[in-house]
Amino acid sequence: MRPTPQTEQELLSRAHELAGLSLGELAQEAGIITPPDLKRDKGWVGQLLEWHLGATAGSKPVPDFIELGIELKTIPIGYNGKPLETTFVCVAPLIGLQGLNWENSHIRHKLAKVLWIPVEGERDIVLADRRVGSPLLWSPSPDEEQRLRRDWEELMDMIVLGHVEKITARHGEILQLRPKAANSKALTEAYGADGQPIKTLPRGFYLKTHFTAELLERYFILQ
DNA sequence: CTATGATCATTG
DNA sequence: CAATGATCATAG
Repeated sequence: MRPTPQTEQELLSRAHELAGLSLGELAQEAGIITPPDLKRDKGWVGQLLEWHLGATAGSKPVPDFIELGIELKTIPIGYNGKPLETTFVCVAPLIGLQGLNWENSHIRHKLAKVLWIPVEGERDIVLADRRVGSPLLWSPSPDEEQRLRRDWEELMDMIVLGHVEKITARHGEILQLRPKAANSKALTEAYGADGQPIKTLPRGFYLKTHFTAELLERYFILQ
């Protein structure tokens, strides 16, 4: 991969240089073969951009740019300019929740500073021809953080009370809880309704598309 | 198994 | 046709 940027400015200017380029061009520069589609390579776009921007974390549970405290997220955009998919943030803790609060939560730290990179995502555009958009460095506004916190507390309350299996993707205004697993047979431990341990699907926190659409829109309005 | 990176594909 | 629930690849 390319060298790790040492400053926020350097990271941003490098991200701006990628705007307008196609994934095929970026893959060629990186010496990577572009897969026919993303069916078996769902994280390919994200990893390609990591390479070009010099992200360091790999699969470690830390921000992509440790020194800068910045998380990198690619986001697929449709013809209407809006996100085509929800955005996975992190896995939800289901046990050992004593002392856990919003302030010290994994998700708050993950979302503290995010470099969003929109990428054309319509499936009828050949993967190699999809273009990268302009980057957006975002931190939650006070209002956004409050909404995130409200949703997080509602969801975590249900988990603590042993109601994790009653939670659907409809809970939460901007944050949702959904399965995050290899398949439906991968189980992890959680609290049951009687406080007894149960086995259930691992869950992840995802940002709903209407929220990420707001972010991008707010940014473009400011341009 | 959990963490990283997410999108797929069925359904309402 | 958007959204929910399910799934894919890889590293450790």
